[in-house]
Amino acid sequence: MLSGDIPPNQTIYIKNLNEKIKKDEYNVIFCIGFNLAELKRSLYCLFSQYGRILDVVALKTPKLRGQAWVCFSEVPAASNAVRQMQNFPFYDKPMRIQYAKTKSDCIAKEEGSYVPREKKKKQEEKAAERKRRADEAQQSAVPNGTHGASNGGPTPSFRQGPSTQEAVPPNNILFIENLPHETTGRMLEMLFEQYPGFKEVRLIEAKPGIAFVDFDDEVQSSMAMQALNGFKITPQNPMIITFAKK
DNA sequence: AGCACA
Repeated sequence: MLSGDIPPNQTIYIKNLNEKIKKDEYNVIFCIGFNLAELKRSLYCLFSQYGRILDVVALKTPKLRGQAWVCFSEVPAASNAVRQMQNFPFYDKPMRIQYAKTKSDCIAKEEGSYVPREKKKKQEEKAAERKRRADEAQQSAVPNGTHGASNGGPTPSFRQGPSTQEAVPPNNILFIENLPHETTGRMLEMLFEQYPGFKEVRLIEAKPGIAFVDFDDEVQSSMAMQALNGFKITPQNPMIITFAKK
């Protein structure tokens, strides 16, 4: 499977994130590289379509930059995110997504099993782990190359049991909900046309409160989604933006 | 490539 042999986890581990973004290449909302908070916000927006997010962790230390953890309240949400967003071009670099190797503190806290760690202990654990792995590697000379012949391609879509929500893969078309019924096409145009790749807004006459917005491609649509998700046309109407179903 | 929780 794509995530190697790491067992499912509520938290996904993302690497290959773009570490250097020139600020003026993107809308101000998307400035990362210098602003960790913005990176976290973008990841939060991008992944919240898969489920409730408890925390997003990203650090800028030399060892940890370019990586992030997104903690979901449910494992199936994480599974969908790992599958659907695998290699998604985020700031021009394909995200590499796996399950996190360990339980996030925020999850442990929710479960009540959180114990504050000591720095020393952590180092020891790491050393021990490394040694264990080295031993394993020596003992089990892997039989032959063809093990799990999966790379890149879409995984055979096994449905994830009682997943609370459908996983919607990226799409150049956005689906907008929770609009005030007074919303006009022009209003939505003014909001969305500021983002590159914008094509058109389609209001559904028969169903007030929803709309579709077309972009040239899914990268551009996702940028607009990140920026405008939750945007309030009225205080009671935070826009809910998801990728349209194909 | 790199698995943390300031």
